Amino acid sequence: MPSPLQAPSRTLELEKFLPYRLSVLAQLVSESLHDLYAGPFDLAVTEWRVMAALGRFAPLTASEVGQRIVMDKVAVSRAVAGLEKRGLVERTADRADRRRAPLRLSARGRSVHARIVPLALEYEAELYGALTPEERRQFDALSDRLFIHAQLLRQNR
Amino acid sequence: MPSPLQAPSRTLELEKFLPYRLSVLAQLVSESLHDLYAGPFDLAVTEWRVMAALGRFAPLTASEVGQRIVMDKVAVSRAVAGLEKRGLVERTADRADRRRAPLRLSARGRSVHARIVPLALEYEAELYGALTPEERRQFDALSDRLFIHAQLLRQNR
DNA sequence: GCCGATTGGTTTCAGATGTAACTATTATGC
DNA sequence: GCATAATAGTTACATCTGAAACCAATCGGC
Repeated sequence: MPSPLQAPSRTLELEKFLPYRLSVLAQLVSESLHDLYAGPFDLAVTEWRVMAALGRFAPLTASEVGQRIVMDKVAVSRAVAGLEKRGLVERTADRADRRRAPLRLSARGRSVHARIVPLALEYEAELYGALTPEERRQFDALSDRLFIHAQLLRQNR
Repeated sequence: MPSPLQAPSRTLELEKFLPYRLSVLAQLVSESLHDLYAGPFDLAVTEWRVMAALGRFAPLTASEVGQRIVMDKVAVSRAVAGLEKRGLVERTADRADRRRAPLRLSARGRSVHARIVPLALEYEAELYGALTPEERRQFDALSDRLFIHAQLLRQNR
């Protein structure tokens, strides 16, 4: 007969439930970071992510951006439209394949990018201040494994 | 003079950036779970969370629900409206304070709740399958500390 | 008791997001 | 070469979300 200690919990305590906890943590962190750059630069989260991708890997087409930052092409298209309107991103022409529109940061875009990166890294460093360097490595490794595993679970449905 | 090893990274690699990683992980997990109960029960994430809160702590008023599950009152109001329309949640009257509307699951609501809980716990268990029991405890503890710390950082602005 | 402030909750409006349809261009099979 | 399929990206529509305005009921000071 199963001992009570072995029986899995049949009640769901939301505040201990992993999917819920991840969601609340991620949202708090994302909003906190957004507060830092939204005021001075008036960027949406999606827009900032596109800029971050282009800041590192330009030129990229819209769909390449999407692959890098896990954003669907519609979201990328809209973010790019906003960034282009404000002169932060430039669209170039690919003469070999005219469907594609390689993107890169404009001079202004690079300037904004260069000012946000330190803000973002500083916030991340403050956040990691909750953990020792060793714990930080642990957390990174464990969350990575959760992510890989979640992807596997999702595929096998 | 600072050694290169001590210098903090001045480039932002999105795929290693904690806020970004948390966001992508949380979204993947949340969507995977949603897939499990959305098909059979047609519940939005917010609706399921309200049901989970009421399943454990009913009766609760709308604002008490909001406090427990970190959802603003507008979102709670809308989720409750949808649940009530489908007969999953009942609104009772508080005769001492007629502004308040204590909520509880209906019989149907309890039945749906009782069928979703095992699905959710099973998914969580599969997800935790990526980690050993010891690692799982570590991850829970570390993510908790990140959360507390993120809240502190946010207040001190 | 009465008036202004507070609280519980809903509605409204504007912006964000996802799905599907659409346009334009390039690749493929025959 | 031409018809069909596939790909890059945008547009349209329907839904979701958040902020602020709003209504109703209660509290607090006097």
